[in-house]
Amino acid sequence: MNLTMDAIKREKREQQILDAAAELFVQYGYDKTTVSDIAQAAGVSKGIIYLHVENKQALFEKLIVREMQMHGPTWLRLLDEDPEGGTIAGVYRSTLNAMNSSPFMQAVFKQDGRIFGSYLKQPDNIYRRLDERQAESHRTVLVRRLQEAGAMRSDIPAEVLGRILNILAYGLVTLGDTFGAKDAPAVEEVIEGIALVLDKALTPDEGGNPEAIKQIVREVNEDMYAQFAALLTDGETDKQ
Amino acid sequence: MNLTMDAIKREKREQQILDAAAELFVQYGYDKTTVSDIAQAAGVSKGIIYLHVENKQALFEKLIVREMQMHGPTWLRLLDEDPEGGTIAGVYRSTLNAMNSSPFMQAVFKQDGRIFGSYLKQPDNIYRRLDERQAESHRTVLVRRLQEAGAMRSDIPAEVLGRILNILAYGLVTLGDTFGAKDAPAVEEVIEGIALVLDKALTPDEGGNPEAIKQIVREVNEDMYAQFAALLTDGETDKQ
DNA sequence: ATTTGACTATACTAGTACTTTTGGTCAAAT
DNA sequence: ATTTGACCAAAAGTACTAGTATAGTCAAAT
Repeated sequence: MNLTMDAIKREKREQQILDAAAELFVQYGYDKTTVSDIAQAAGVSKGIIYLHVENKQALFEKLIVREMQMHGPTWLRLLDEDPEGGTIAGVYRSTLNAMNSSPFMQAVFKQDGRIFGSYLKQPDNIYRRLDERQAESHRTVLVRRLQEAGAMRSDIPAEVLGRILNILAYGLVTLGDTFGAKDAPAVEEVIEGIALVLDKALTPDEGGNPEAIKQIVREVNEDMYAQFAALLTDGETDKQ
Repeated sequence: MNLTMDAIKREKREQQILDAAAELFVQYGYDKTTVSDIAQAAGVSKGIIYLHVENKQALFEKLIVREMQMHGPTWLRLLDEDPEGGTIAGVYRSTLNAMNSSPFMQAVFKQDGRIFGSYLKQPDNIYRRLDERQAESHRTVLVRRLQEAGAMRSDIPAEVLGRILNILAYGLVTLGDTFGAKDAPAVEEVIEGIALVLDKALTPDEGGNPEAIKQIVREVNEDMYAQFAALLTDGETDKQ
C-alpha cells in the first residue's frame, strides 16, 4: 500500500523534473541548460535528479523517449477527433499535427541542432541506437501495411512512399527557419495541403476502408511504443 | 573582330576558372579552398582571377548564379526529353532531376554548410539579397500560373502548394545525410515517386494540357533567368 | 598589353596559462 | 529514509602570444 503510494509520488516527481527539463532545453538548448537549473525549476534539489537518472545525458534521452511515446497517443486522439479519421488525409493530418503539438516534440523530430547541442555528436546517441534497432522507418511500415490492406495505392514501393512522407514531415518542421520565410503560409495550412495532396494521390481507385485504416494505425502505434520502451530498458537509462 | 575574339577567349577562361572553383569548393568547402588553389587548378595565375572578379566572395557568388541559371536550361532539356513532358509528373521529374544533376547545384539548393562555410554568415549574402528582391518563391509562381491556366488543381492555395513543393525539393537533397539513411531508396526512385504522387494529386479532373504546361514552364524559366542576371549586375560582382 | 608570382598586411590557427562553470558525489541535516 | 547543497575533479571558457596561411596588390617580366 505505502509502497505503491511512494511509487506514484516518485513517478509524479519524475514527470515534474522532465517537464521542467523540457522547457529549459527548448529555451536554452542542451549545452546551456545545467542540471542545477533543472533542479531549481522543478523545485527539487540536484541530488534528487540523480536518484532518477544516471546522468544528464540519460535525463535528456528519457525526455526524448517520453516525447516520442507521447506522439502515439496524441496521434490517435487527433485521428479520432478528425471527422475524416479513416481517410489517408485524416491519417496524415493527425500525425503531422501531433508532431507539431509541442516545441520539444518538434525538436525531437527535426533533431534541432540549437536544442540538441553537443548531444547529437555523441556516437551512441539515441537516434543511432534506434536506427540500428529498427530495420525500417515507421512510416515505411505504416505504408506497407496500408498497401497490403488495399487501403493505399501500391504501384509505388513502400520504401519510396515512406521516404516521401519522411521528407514531408521533416521539411514541415525544418524548412521554416532555413529559407523562404517570406511568403510562408501557416503550418496548419501546409499540413492541410499535404493531407489533401496525399489523400488524392494515395487513396486507391477502389476507395478507402476507414475501419481497416484506423486499425492499422493503432497497431503501428503499439509497435512504435514498444520499440521506444525497449530503447529505454536496454539502454539502462533508469535508476534503481 | 579582334575585339570579339578577345571577348570570347575571356569568357572561355572565366568558365575555366568557375569550373575549377566549383570542383574545389565542392571538395574542400568555401573556407578551405584558396584562391591560389583555384588559379592553379584552372591553369592561370592568381592575378588573372582578380581581372575577372573583385574578390573571393564575388567569385563564389558568380558561381552560384551560374549554377542557378544553368538549372533553367537543364530543366527545359530534361522536360523535352521526357516523353511525359507536358504532364505534372514530367514537370517535377525534370526540375528535381535538374536540381540533382551536379554536386555544386545541390549545394546551392540546400545551402550546404559544409560547402558554404563562413559565406552564409555574411549579412549581405546572395540568398538574402535574392529574398529581398523576389516577392514569392519561383515554385509558387509556377503553381499559380499553372492553376490559372487550368492545368493544375486549384482548391489548394498556390502559396501552400508552392511550399509543399519546396519542402519536397529541399528534403530530397537534404534528408539524405541527416537520418534514416538505412533503408533509403535511391534518389532517382524517390524523384519518380514524387512525380507520380504529384501527378495524381495535382492534375485537374478535366485532364492536363501538355502544350500550355510546357509554355508556362518556359516562361517561368525566363523570369528566373532574368532575376538571377539582375542579381549579378546590380551586385556589381563583375569587373571591367 | 598581358600575365606573373613574390610580397605584405591581415586574418586565422595553435599553443599556453589561467579562470570559471558544471556534472556528479556524499557527509550532514531533516 | 529522504533530501539537501557545499564540495571537488574535470571540462569548458577566456586571454594572450607566437607562428602560419592567405586574400589581394603591383613591380617586373613577357
